[in-house]
Amino acid sequence: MPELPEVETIARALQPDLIGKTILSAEVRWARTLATPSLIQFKKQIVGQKILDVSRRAKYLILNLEDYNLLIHLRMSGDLMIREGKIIPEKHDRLLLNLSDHHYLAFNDTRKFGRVWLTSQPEEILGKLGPEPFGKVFTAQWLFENLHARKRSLKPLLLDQTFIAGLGNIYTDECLHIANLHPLASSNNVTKEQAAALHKAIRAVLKEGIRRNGASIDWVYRGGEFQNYFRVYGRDGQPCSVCGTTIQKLTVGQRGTHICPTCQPMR
DNA sequence: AGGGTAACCCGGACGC
DNA sequence: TGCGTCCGGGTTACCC
Repeated sequence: MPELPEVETIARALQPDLIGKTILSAEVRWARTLATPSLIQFKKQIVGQKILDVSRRAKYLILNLEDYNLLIHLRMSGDLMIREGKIIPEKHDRLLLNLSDHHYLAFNDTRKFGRVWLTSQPEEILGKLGPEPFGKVFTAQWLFENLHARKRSLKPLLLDQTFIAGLGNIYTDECLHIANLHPLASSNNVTKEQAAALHKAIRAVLKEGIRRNGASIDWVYRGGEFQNYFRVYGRDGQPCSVCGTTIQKLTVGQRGTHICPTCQPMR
């Protein structure tokens, strides 16, 4: 489900339910959900930890505990929910954390791609990530310089979390359309003006996603409404809202990619 | 360095 | 209705 806006929405929603609560017990129902450490170590370390804060870095949710950070990556189909009362596992629940207020946190993940890390060294995992799209480092000038430092197709580069952190398939297609850039255009050929437009588009589309509480696609995720405002994503065969040209779907780096061939010429 | 591909998983959609 | 195939919000390893 989640790209940056969806993770941001989940983090905000969970804050009042988690901050200040203590983790009383943990139930792991799919062992591979734990990226680290071992099951025995995990339970030993997490039980008794109070949740001090809930935040986000790129697509990672961060539960700041007293002695550790619990990093949660939802990957394709993960979701987090608070449920009341005694633990009653539902289908696809992978990790359950019993809280001190008669609620529990359920990590539900149909496709089993999601992972959690319990670590006192979160930078080992988060340190490889590129800048936050809303952070100080990410300026139009930074983008221009770093696009030219590489020679890669724009879309795979924007999806590369070590280049810029937080964009996924949907928001990448959307921001390339807004910036009138073709996903296969080479990064080192982007002009200063195009880089500025792309920078603006990235921030605008992520902001819009957050404002609409993320996008709800297929059966995964709930609550968001950004899917009703997609410009190109999933709209192949329909007219471009800017120029009326039929939106096309192509494959770029194994990913379904949606463009308006008029607005995003390959030059 | 950059690209292509397969893999990890499951369920929904679609074609026959 | 049933069965086979394709598809995918993400990321990594590996190969050329």
